[in-house]
Amino acid sequence: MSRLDASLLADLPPFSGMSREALDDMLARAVSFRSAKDAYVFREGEEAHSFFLLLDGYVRVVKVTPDGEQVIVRYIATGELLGIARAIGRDTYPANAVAAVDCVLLAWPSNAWDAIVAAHPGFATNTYSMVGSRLVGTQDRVVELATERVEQRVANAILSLARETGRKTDEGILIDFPISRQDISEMTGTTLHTVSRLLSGWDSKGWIKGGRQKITLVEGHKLMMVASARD
Amino acid sequence: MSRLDASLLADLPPFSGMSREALDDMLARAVSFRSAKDAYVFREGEEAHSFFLLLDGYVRVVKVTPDGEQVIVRYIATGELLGIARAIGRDTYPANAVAAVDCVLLAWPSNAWDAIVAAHPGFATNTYSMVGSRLVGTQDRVVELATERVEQRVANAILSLARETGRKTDEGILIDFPISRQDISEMTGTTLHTVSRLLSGWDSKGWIKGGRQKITLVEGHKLMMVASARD
DNA sequence: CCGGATCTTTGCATTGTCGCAAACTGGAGA
DNA sequence: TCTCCAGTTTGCGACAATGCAAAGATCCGG
Repeated sequence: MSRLDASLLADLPPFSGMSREALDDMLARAVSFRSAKDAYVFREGEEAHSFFLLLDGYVRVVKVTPDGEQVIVRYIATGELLGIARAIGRDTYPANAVAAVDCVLLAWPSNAWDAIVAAHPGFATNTYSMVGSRLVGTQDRVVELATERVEQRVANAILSLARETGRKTDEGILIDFPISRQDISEMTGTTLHTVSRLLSGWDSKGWIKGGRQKITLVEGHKLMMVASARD
Repeated sequence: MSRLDASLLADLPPFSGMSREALDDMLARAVSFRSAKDAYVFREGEEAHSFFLLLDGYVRVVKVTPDGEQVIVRYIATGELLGIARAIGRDTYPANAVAAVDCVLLAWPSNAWDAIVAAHPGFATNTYSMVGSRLVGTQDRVVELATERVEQRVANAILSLARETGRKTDEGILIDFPISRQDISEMTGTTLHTVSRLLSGWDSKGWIKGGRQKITLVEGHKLMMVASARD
């Protein structure tokens, strides 16, 4: 296990407001490990032995339907918690978590949850706020899927990915991890074909710049027009 | 304010495992009130002054899109909590809550949340499990909207309503509150026309029995076939 | 540097679902 | 009891999005 310093955690939302000593205590209870691209961090239905902090990289949270279709529930970015099943009274993970790139994570045993919460109430509060935001965000996604057309949903997906994980380049805002047309379709409930048609359309208009598993947002406001167009 | 007895709460999930004294204390902090059918319990964006327990009736949680379309996020049944924004670190309600029938509720001031949680850790645990179930349930709904066809979604909606709020009659399982075709369409992301077509089809096959703001499930297993049909 | 696997693009036929319009119906209130 | 209105049903034309198929581009591993 590598040597980790509390300053790594200090600026991350889950630990905001916590003292240096508290961070040291949290770190002392954790184990760090790496996950190679495309490896599973955990699987749906598996006993929730641990919860995790993503120290570096991106993780995809994926559900699979009975007939094998995949749906991307969310992307976890660096600094976020994942797999906190025990915190919400579940003893199995409700979805699969797959490393989108090579990742570094911290793991705590789930059965330490109660002790950690007792020792660090601020951490508990932060975690429950995060669960709340995810609930509200997921509800917004239901509204989006229920009312918007594919074109708008795809535009929105790209805009949020760019906002949350975008890295500035000289061409525009590049989504920071490999993402295929198929991935976008699994986020928006459509097919890779439709996504490809939309993206190449926007590409030829110069609004985005596409590439193999790569999307750069060039004219964000144009996509925002698409996303909110009433028809 | 009417006289309320702790035994009213004892069997409800949010209070499971709590002592009689604890229930008395919870009750002492609460105010009960009535909400007429179609009245708002709270509105989206409003400051979350209170959180609620539904003592009797049904409440619809609804979001409205920028162009006025409604989406029913969930139904709250008797015995469930609602409006617990403060518990998840929000200070405004994220959606509207409308009484689907005449309702009786209990209200606690949101700023008492911390004290209540400190005094009754079991209540906190129960609440966070409930938030977790709602998150998981909402995620399942995203998967459903992203992968299933309208027919399957409508079948699923009726099956869950019957399961969660159904009342046995001699004709079958009757959904316990007035529910229109429009309501079903707002739950499933489609139009009232399509819902009407589907329901009258199933009605003529004898699988359900429709009526004005009324649906009775007659042959549940037939609808389950529809809900899971791969094509 | 060269396959071969993976990802992307594009054309065309098909269809599930919508949108609009109009008629129908049951129940609450006068 | 009658009337009116909200809710429901149904037909038909339109179209967004899919499904299928095949070609093209890009990258990785040997």
